[in-house]
Amino acid sequence: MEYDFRRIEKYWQQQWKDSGAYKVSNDAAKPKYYVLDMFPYPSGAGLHVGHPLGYIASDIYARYKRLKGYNVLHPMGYDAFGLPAEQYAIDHGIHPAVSTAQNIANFRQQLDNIGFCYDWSREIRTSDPSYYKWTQWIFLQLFDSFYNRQTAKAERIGGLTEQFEQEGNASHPCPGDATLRFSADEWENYEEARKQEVLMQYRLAYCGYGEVNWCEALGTVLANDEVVNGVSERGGYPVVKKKLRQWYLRITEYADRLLEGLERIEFSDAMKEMQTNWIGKSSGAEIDFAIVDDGEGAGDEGKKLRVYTTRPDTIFGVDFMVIAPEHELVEAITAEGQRTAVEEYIAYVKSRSERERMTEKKISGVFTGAYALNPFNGNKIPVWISEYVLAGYGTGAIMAVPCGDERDHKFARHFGIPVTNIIGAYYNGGEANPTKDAVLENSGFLDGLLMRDAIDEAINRVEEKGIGVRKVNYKMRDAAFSRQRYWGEPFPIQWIDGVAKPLPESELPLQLPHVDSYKPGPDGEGPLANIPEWTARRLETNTMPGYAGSSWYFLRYMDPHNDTAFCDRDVSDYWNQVDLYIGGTEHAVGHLLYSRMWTKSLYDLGYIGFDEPYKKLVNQGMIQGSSRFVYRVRGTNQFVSAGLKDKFDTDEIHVDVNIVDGVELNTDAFRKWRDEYREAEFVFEEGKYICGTLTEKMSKRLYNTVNPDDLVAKYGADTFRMYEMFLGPVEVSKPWDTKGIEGVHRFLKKLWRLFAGEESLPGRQGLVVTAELPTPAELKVLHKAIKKIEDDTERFSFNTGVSSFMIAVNELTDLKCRKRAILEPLLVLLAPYAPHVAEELWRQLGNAGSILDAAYPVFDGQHVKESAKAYPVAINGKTRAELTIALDATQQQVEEIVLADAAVQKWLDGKTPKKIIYVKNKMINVVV
RNA sequence: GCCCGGGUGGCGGAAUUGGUAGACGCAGCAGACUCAAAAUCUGCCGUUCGCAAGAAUGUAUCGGUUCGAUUCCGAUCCCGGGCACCA
Repeated sequence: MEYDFRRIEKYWQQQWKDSGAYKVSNDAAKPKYYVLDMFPYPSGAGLHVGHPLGYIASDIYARYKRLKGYNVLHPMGYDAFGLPAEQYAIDHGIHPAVSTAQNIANFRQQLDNIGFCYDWSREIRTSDPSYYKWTQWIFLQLFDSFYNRQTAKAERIGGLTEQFEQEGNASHPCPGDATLRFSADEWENYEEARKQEVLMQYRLAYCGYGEVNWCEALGTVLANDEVVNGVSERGGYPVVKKKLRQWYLRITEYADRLLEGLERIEFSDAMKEMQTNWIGKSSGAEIDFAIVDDGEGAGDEGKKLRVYTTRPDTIFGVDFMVIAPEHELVEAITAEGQRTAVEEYIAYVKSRSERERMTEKKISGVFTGAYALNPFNGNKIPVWISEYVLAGYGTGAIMAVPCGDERDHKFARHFGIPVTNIIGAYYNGGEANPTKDAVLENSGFLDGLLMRDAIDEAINRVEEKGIGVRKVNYKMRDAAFSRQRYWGEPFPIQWIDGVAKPLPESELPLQLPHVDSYKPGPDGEGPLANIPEWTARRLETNTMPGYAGSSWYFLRYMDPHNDTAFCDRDVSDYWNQVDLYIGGTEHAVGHLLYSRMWTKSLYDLGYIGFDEPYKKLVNQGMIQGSSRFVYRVRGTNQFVSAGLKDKFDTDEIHVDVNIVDGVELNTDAFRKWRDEYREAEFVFEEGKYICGTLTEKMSKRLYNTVNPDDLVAKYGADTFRMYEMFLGPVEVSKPWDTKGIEGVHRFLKKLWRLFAGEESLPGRQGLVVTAELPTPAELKVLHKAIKKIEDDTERFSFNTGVSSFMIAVNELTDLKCRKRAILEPLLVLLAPYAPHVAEELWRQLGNAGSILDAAYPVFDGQHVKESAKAYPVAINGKTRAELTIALDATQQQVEEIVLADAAVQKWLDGKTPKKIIYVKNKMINVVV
């Protein structure tokens, strides 16, 4: 009886399906555990070997937790709205719903091959009306809410209107417009439209205007991603900034709680740091600088330029000001003589994406001709415009202190602006020094103060003078929440007399209408603007962005078929937070922040009982492709091996990695790969054709994708699962390499032989497992395996976990161990990693039911502990001897044993040791 | 440019809290079994010197802390991810 993985895996996958083995109930006496994968976007390219990496890890952990006695929720679904399906529809005329359904069917088939323990009865798709009904519903709750800064939570907008009626907005400053102040009387006298306009400035989901990358030729808005060198990636058309009406989520109101919440969740430090940096909380001051009226710029009189700075202590070192090209004062303060230059510069900046503005090393800018006055010493400071100052952050204007800020310094150097030194020797004239440790010079009333102390003093003086305020700032901006696209959730919003009105709940879901053309609407509107029935009702023509559905999907899995609520409160109280969330770091600041915000809002409004969605996050690394190249001599049909390519004039051509063994090309397969290569000739080196290699993104286009289906067909799902884990730590990115899979496959065959016997021959039935009592040596192997594998599984070190299995099986093979008392517990350990073969052997051992319901073996350590260990002794880190010391020896006992040793005494030669270092039960060092 | 990771044999990686670097696997070499092949098993396998025992050297580069550094600190180089409309 040989290891027939094809029969075994087919049988068990069917068995699991038929018996509903992974169906999970919403209440159980057992403790709950929720393991979630970031759901995939079902792309047309299907699953490649990178996708299952995280899924296998979570599957192992989910099965492990189930073995440990938990009621485990482990669902899967699809993030089914997205741009690629829409682009595919534009190119091929196939409706996104159709292509998405096909892609999902394909994904499902591929996932099923690998033997995951998902509860598919809970599958969700964000593009299902029954799902997005609740995405729309939650949006309406956000629309109907504001963030009460006094209670620090979201509350109903109705409560706010009541406040306004009683006392105006005195105790609720407007988050959308800090300068907005009104009394109860004024509020009463506002027209309804004005009232709605004001309320819009408070809503958590609100409508406003924002700049987008606009491509006139394509008639669409483009992502930064799709803009390359100022032109569209598709077609190379010009792209400019354009202001469009947009929906936003007021996530900035949650900035502090998003920061504070990080302390209560288990994300990696790197992840927390990324989110912290993204939120970018800083404290400093806003300071007004008066613009000098020098008669050149018309009407500069009384104009003030407000800057935000975290370093008000450096105010005497301000040598120039920089304002963003989009700043509202640009027009007004520009001097006549500079107007042309300024206009040219602004036109130039308009053509550049934000990405380019940040990336470019080149320094650019233009002088406005205007001057500001330093409020403390009256110095005239030139005001410049430069793209390195972004309109969206702070006030869109900075005071530049070249001696203390590197970018300011480079700018000053580039444009020959003299640098004032206020930090003495800390500034060497060559580069800026952002220290806070210097004692200030040339700084008026701040002279002699340590910079870190001067910050507070400067702010106090600014406030006393009434020219500014202490201010906390966030880098994070409100989240743009609309797309001028078709394939997304429609907003349940109707525009009546210019006022956004929510649709009544009874009209949800507002279904995405069928369209015949996916072309954009007029004036930058989405395709929905082309539908007469839609615009006749004045329905919102934007749709929601990709992250709408993914912001709350973890809740829907708990109660996926509920038609009266997004999730029953009792059910979400039971499942509560996601205990373990697995996905890539690329979502560090997008999805993960939005979904944290939605959770907080739903919590504030009383719909759920917890305000952080994910208790623990594990980031899986990205599997990159390892591309292979062949080199064709230009204009011929001749291909030269990589080592010889420099001797010819060649073109580098991506070749399918699946017809290359390591780096050696299978030339027959290559001839069959493409018709055009049928007659290919090869120039070999040492009888082989060697390919060039490069690590790059795994993509169909680069022919470097490896399809899991092929590997599963050849080696089986269990081998594939274990191999993906064996590749390396789940968290680390690495290029895919199929080379080692044979080793893991051999391991499973060896394991099988442990049960079925060496002499396993076709036709021979049954296992050779005996009921004999185990020896201490055999128990030691088992105990070591239990300890190691449990540790490895708990800390997500699945690669060393697989190694531990290999070691155990090798040792048991050497011991010729056939004993049930050893092999059966080992099988239980294996069940999360290689579920099919574990179930099969479990059954053949005569057990009824699933191995997942078996008792998890206990590490009693007896046979491992008994043995004493030899510890090396080092003297002054040099000479070494081995001593045998019991594992549980105390420090004093260790010292006695060490000093009693003849070799040690000889080395010491009568000297008294200064100290005996005994570290971590491993190393003893005697220092003389 | 800014933020976050990473760099260990021919290759993937191990070393869990600063303690014998290279576990486990792949590839390679030698051998056993076989008419032969496959499968399986055994031994060797960082580099240099050495018949060997062994010695020196070695975790991207340079420097530091330490009795001791792959691990901690500083600088540099290279690679990957993110930077707000890809998901």
